[in-house]
Amino acid sequence: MVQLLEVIDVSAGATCCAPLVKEPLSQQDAGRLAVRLKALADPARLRLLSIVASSSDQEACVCDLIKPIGLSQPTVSHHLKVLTAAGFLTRSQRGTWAYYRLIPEALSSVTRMLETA
Amino acid sequence: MVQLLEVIDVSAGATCCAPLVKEPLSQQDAGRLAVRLKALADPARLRLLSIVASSSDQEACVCDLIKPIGLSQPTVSHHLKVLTAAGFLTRSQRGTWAYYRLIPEALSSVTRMLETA
DNA sequence: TCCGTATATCGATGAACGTCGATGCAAGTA
DNA sequence: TACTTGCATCGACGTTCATCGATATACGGA
Repeated sequence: MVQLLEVIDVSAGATCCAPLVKEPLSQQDAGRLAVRLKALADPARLRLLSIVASSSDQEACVCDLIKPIGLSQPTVSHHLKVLTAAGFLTRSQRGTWAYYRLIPEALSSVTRMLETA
Repeated sequence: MVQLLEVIDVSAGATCCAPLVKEPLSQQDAGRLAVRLKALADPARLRLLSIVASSSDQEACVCDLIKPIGLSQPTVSHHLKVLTAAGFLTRSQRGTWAYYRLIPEALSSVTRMLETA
């Protein structure tokens, strides 16, 4: 099984593949897509993504995320790491604070493969 | 944590929610979306979905799926059950065979919530 | 009615996951 | 330098998951 924190070749997501409903997915493509979906498939991570994306400047620091999420700081930190490793967020440190930002193309590169039309 | 085989209110998927990037997801909506994404977040299940969707008549029986997937029959059966419980497939029995078919709106109701635009 | 075939369910096993408290580490401040 | 604050990492714990072999069930044919 593919691990959640395994490093992902993010560029592969953008260039990859026909929609899943058009032709059978190769084992490799299925694995790559599954890793990214698995990173999304958690309520806390979906909410983190959502809060970051809808923040002003589409950016948020960890300190702003802990309270709304309602989980411990280490747990929030862990989820942010997963989302970053999967290519959905970028991290930038400014002073003591760490700011996370949504990578614009990240979500659509996933949805493109799930399109029905 | 929400379990993978918990029964899902499929109708909720169709009517639900603004895109995740527009406004913060409620805890409940995040949970519902996570369950469906979790059902998708497995290589074997993605390939099953893919094979079913790209079959003639967009339908396939279990016997046609076991060999291409390369897993045991009970495991394939399990994955099909998960996908069906999550509202992605329907099952219809004809004689000894069980045919699975993609529910047309199922995937797009998920992708709609992940849209960036 | 008995047999073979197709599929589902059961029970077990090992791996992965989400979560937390404790701790480490940097950067700013007095 | 010492203290504080923000965040990441570590180690542990209980839960969930993917997978399998064995078994149950249901159907069609001889």
